Amino acid sequence: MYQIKLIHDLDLDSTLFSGQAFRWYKKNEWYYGYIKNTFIKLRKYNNCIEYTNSENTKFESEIIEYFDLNNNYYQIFENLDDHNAYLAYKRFKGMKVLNQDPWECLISFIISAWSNVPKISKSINDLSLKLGVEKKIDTEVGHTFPTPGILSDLDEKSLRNFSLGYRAKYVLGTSKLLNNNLDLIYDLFNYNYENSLKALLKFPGVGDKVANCVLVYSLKKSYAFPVDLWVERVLVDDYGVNKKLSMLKKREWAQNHFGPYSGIIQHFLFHYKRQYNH
DNA sequence: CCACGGCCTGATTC
DNA sequence: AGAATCAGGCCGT
Repeated sequence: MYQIKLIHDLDLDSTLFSGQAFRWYKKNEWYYGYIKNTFIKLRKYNNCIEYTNSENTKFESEIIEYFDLNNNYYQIFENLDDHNAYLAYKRFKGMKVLNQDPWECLISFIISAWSNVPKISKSINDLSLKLGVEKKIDTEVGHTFPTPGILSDLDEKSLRNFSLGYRAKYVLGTSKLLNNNLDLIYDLFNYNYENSLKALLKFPGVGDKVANCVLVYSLKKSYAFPVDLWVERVLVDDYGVNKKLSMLKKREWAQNHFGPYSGIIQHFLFHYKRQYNH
């Protein structure tokens, strides 16, 4: 068991169960999930994260990166001068925007299109269970997310067995593009926002919303701003944005309004709206 | 560029 | 009951 001392607030519940990641679960006070291909178990204890993982390795820098622990969110919202956003921040203080693995993140959000969280989780977990590599922490068994090679060996019909519906061919198409060529997305770490957005839009099943999710939740593009149904409601209801504007225009309005940390602010607004404004 | 209809599926609603 | 409705959108026309 290892420990990491926390320098900023961290709230694991809102971070892991706010719809940005789909595979974490909680059992007897411990949270289980994956960082890249490592199965990991952790909890907050005093002012530390206590963790262990399937490889029995020290994993500190990976956890700090994954949970965005060095980023000072207070500063972001303090400098914003936006009452509504500040309320959302205060309500979910300690929520973090994760830095997930781009490959799993891309497939997850392709699957998320016009769906809901339980169904998305089920598909991704089923894919992993059937096609991933088994990992263990003590007696707890997990499975890594399948590689592009594994997924592209399937056909559309067998992918549909994972409740993917019409998204099956998008998952297959994207997997094929990335098979033996994962750099197509990992290289985007080095691209700017506009260029990585353009690159992501070339994958089947990826439109403006999904691409912006992948950019903010895995590729460290904090300017990205996914506009989904909930965020659209935020913009229209709470910021007076014209409902008739296209999604693209709404996104651009928001990025112009919220600035370089639009993506992080978006996640708080999204979660806040979902919790309180059904 | 923008508007519109179709689309898998499982849970919920009436 | 069994049919409508709804849910983190994308794609083709």
